Amino acid sequence: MSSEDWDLFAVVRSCSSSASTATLNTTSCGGGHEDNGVNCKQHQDPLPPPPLFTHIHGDRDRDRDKESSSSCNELQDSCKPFLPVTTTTTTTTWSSPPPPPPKVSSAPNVLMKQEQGLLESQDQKPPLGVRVFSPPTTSSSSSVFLFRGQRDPLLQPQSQAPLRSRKRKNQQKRTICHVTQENLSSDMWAWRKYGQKPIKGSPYPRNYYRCSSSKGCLARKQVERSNLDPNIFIVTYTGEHTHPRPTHRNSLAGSTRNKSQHVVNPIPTPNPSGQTVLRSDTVKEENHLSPTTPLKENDNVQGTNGDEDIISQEVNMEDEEEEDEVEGEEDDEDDDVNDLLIPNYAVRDRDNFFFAGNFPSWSAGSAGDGGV
DNA sequence: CGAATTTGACCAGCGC
DNA sequence: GCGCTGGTCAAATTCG
Repeated sequence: MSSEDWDLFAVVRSCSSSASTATLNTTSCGGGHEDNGVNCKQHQDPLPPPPLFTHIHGDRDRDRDKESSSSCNELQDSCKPFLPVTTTTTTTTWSSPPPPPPKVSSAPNVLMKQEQGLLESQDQKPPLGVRVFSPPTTSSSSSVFLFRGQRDPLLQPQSQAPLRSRKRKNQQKRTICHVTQENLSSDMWAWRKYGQKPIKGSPYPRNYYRCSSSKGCLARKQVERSNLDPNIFIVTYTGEHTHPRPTHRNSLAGSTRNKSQHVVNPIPTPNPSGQTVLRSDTVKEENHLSPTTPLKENDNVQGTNGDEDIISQEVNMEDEEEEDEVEGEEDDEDDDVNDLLIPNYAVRDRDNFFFAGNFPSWSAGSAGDGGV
């Protein structure tokens, strides 16, 4: 499949994270809550403030929203600005205790919003290009999350335990970031794709990645395209990294295959530069569902402006412990951020590269059961 | 040849 | 209790 592109970028290999600049109000989401280099922002919904925050497709999304509401703090922590941002106005709203002073705010299109179901953000205006769904709100149960990376004792990697860890989303702590394509690859961690599944209610499949920086790392990442705004990707991080954050992009990070070579159907894809690039799908692709390609045809929604907006939300499910951790992470993150000195240009190149023709396609029904 | 990706199958959580 | 859906595994495939 052309997943290549998608994968590439999705894979997230984190590129850069770089970005150095942090954003003010933004929090960077880190994978696993450590920063992934993605700027997370609380999300702003372009739409009128729904009762819940972001609903991105699917029940689960709903859950997320709910979940997120509780975790403002973490959000803050988790999401720190990373991407190079230019200028922008960020609207940030904190539901709970106001987050620490924004670090830097230079993130241009990055908007942060904490997703809290309840919060505030009603005033917030959605970033351009970012749309939020307002799905039917269902209520879900609030759950308690296991915490970052925390896994069920029983659920250990197969190698260790027979049982797989399948904690439901609700139960795990998750950090959700909304990022633009460009920013997708901005995190330092190396991610390896291990699955893809079509998600009910969403035209786009969800890709599952696990941290490949370290073998036992429990950090996971899910990337899916927003149906509302194809330009926006919803990145959900779960689990914690069990290893130090790479100072530079992981060597593996750059190892993602570049599959863009076989192109079957070029699809115009806007690249970071704003240029439209033809995307190639790989030969295999029959499904070709790249982030750009919806499982269902619904693409009219072409993205918006391609602004690089990143919105992140951290969903936490509470717990002081978590908070504590978060704080710790924060420090970490800060450090990390500092550590991340990757030149923006580097990132940009990469991004361009990725987006420019390598957008992996999502295949529908791919992972697993054929999908749902 | 090693590593990453793809994708079908398995299985657990969740809602009804 | 059942069915649906999502998350993960792992074999096969692809690529560098």
